Amino acid sequence: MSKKSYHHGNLRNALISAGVAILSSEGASAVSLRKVAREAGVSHAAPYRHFADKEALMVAIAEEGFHKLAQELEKAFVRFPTHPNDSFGELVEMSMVYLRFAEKNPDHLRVMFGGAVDKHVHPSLIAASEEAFSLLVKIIQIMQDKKMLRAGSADALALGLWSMLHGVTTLLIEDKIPPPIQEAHSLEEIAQTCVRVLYDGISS
Amino acid sequence: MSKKSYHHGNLRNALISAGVAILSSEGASAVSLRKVAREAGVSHAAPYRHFADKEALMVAIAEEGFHKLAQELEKAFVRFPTHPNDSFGELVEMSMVYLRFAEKNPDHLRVMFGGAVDKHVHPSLIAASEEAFSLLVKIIQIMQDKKMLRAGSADALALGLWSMLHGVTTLLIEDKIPPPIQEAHSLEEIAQTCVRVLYDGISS
DNA sequence: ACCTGAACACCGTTCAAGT
DNA sequence: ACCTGAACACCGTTCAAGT
Repeated sequence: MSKKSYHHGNLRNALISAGVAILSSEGASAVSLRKVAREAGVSHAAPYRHFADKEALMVAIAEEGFHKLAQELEKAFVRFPTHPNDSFGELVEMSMVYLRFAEKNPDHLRVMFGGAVDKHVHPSLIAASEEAFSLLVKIIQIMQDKKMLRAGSADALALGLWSMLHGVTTLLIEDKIPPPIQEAHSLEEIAQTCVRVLYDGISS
Repeated sequence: MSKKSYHHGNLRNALISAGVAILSSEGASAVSLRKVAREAGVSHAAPYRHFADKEALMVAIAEEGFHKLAQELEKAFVRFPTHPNDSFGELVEMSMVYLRFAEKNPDHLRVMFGGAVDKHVHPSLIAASEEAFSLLVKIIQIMQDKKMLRAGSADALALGLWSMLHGVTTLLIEDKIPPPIQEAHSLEEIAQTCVRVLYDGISS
């Protein structure tokens, strides 16, 4: 912890923070190893002491995002139940956590999900995303126990909820919610529409 | 149409094709304006006669993808009904079109949805994605007319279906379907699980 | 109109060399 | 062990110049 052990006590974290900062201010395409190094005050070759290549840095940034998302979900989870006897409202509550995270950090979400990274090379990334997913499973199980949701495989229900949530979130940040719906509704109304469909089902 | 009017009758299309080819063989990060130009046999500055910048080329590639997806959905649409008196089977049928497209062209799908492009600068991209979405709306309306699905806003049901479909597809190509589910199930089984949840709903 | 070649500022990555 | 500086091959973009 000398004032300057070369340059940092913890360069790795400094590089990740710099990356996240550039990501949210200038977008994913602006994140470069050289700029991140510059921001952290080291030479452009220094990051290679901590990351095998640029992809490894992006994976670390993605992991950071999953931890943050899991944290937000966790916060909502400990507040449960926010809407006693209103399981629909409860689901919307959780969904809004996801949607608000995406609204605030669209580029971070893109890195988290748009990676095209090999899971065998970066197993920790999968683990980070499971951290968030498992919270969805947990809350669904609790709601099933309280008869607030129908019985059935919690894994299946959670996959359905996560898919729907992730889908609508992606469409939102990429501006691909079709105009008839997009123009007439707020973020929360769109969430309600989607969750409502999932909640009620579509069979006749 | 002289054998060689400089180099091409239609350089623009040649550049898009080259881009799509590189995309599917080497991934999104390998697509560069210079390589695309090389592949098409022109100088690295020639593409700027047809595209304002690299983003414009990527948008054209994304549009191409939406048209191809819409075509596949259209083909499934004209075959309707494939499963008479089985609305669940019919929905899985449509879903598999989407999932198979993603399985065959994961990188193309990433470009289609991972863009971060301004819709005001590229309105045609939104139009292309609506082309695919409108087919989902159409088939839902028809199934509602035949009482194969419950009544309600077809736009809302279609948004729900598209979100779910898009979500599970993204999770699949990014290898982010949580392991307990991923390992035990085929592509079709995962589609069935998701559509089943959407079909039956999750309310108690 | 359409294309070229040189030029500029930027990258990712490697590697011998320094402390 | 950790970092630097030079070097290499590649980009995106611009622009005067050619046909």
